Amino acid sequence: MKHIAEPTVRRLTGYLRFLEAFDADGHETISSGELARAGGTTSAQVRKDLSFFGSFGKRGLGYGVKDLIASLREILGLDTRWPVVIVGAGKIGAALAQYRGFGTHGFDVVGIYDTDPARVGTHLSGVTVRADHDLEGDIAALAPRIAVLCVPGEAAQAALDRVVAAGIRAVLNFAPTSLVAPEGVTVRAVNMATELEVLAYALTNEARD
Amino acid sequence: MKHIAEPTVRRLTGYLRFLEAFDADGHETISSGELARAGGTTSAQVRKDLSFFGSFGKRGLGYGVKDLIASLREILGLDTRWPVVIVGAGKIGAALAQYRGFGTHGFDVVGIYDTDPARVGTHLSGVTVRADHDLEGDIAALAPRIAVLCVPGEAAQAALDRVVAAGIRAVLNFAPTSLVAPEGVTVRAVNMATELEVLAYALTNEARD
DNA sequence: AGTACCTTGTGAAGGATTTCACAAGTAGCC
DNA sequence: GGCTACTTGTGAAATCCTTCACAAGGTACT
Repeated sequence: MKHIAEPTVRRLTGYLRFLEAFDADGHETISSGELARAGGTTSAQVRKDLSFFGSFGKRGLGYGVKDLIASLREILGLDTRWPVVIVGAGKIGAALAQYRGFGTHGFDVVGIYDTDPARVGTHLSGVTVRADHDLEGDIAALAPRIAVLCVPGEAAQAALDRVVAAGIRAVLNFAPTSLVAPEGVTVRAVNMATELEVLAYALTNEARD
Repeated sequence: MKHIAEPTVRRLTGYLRFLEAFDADGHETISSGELARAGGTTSAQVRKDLSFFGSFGKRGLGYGVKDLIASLREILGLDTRWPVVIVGAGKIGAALAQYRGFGTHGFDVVGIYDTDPARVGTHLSGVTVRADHDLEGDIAALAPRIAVLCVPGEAAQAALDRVVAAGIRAVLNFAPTSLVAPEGVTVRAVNMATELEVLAYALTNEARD
C-alpha cells in the first residue's frame, strides 16, 4: 500500500465518527457532499480520501452507511481490539483510565503504572495501579500495542525509551514535551498548551475585516 | 502579513517550549540544527519557519535564546494574557480548571459553566462554577477571547453556537465531534479517540520490515 | 589582516496534497 | 427504452509545503 498522508487518516477517523451518528439516526446512504459538510472539507476531498483504499460508493446513489462504516473500521484497523497501557496515574492518567469512551472505541486499558507508592494498589474502574517496575514484565506478558504517556514532562522521554525497549511501537504522549523516537515507532502528542497557543496566534494575527 | 501555514505555527510553539527549557538550563545561544533536533524537524525548516516573521539570528553564531523566546512569544501573541472560559464542569472541564499549566502559559480561566445544579456553586481552584445561563452575560462582562468546550458530544455544537453568538472567535473543543463554525471563528479539537485511531492505523498499515 | 570555519537567510527546485472538471455509472420516471 | 437527475471515481492542474544549495555575514585564531 502506498503511503497515506496523515491528514487523510485523520479525516477518515472524522468520517467514521460522523457515520456512526448518522447510522444511529437511521440513515441508509450518504453522499460525499454530506460527509464533507460534516467533516469540514469538500466532496472531492472525501472521494479522493476514500479512493486511496478502493471504491466504496455507488454512482448516482452515494455510499451505504453501514458498508462504509465497516470499510473504514477495517482500513483504520479498528476491526480488532487494541490493548493499551497507561504510564502515569496522576490526574490525566487516572482520568483516562476511568474514561469509558476508551472501551467503546475498541481500546482496552490492560495496565496502569506509577512510581508513587501511594498510588500503587489503588483501583481505577477495574484496573489496579501497578508499580512502574512491573511495566516491562507486563508489556511482555500482556502484549499491549499502544502506550499512553501521562507522566510529567521531565519523565516523558525516559518513559518513552522504556516502553519502546519493551516492544511498544505506538505511543500517545500527553506530556507537553516533544519526544524523539527511533524509526518505526509512531508517536502522537495531545497537547492543550499547543492548541491554545495556535488559537492565540489566530486571534492575534489572522483577524479578518 | 501573508498567511502562515498551520504546521508552521504548530512548530513555532514547539520551538518556544524547547527554548524555555534550554534557557532554564543556562544556554545563551542555539543553532537552527539544535532546535531542529529538539523539534523533530530539519534546520532548513526551522530557518524557513522563522524567516516568515523576520530575521532573528546571527550568521555564524545562531540565535540568542532569550531573544528568540521573546520574539516567538510576540509572534504567537503570548506577550499578553488571554482570558478563557470553560464550558462544562464535568471530568475534563474540572480537571482543566484545576490544571496549573493553564496559568503559567499565559491563559487565565475567568469562568466555568455547567447546566447541572449539583455542580453550580462548587469551587475549582479559585473559580466558582456558574450556571450556564450566566454564560452570555459573563462573556459580555469579562470579555474572554477563547472558549474551551468540555461538554458531551451532543451538546457541543449548541455550546459552540452560543459562545460564538456571544462574541467568542476562538474555540478549543474537547468533545469528540467535529463542529461547524462560521467564517472568522477558529476551532481546534483535542480528541484522544482520533489520536488513538491514527495510531491503530499506523500499527495496522505502516508496519515496516 | 588574512584564513578557516560556522551558521543564517532565502530563492529555486522538488514533492505532496488539494481542488478541478468531467467521463462513466445508477436510479427513477414517463 | 429513452431521458433526466444525481453521484462517484479519477487524471490533470493548481496550490501548498518542504528541502536543497549556496551566497552572505559573522567569529576566532594566528
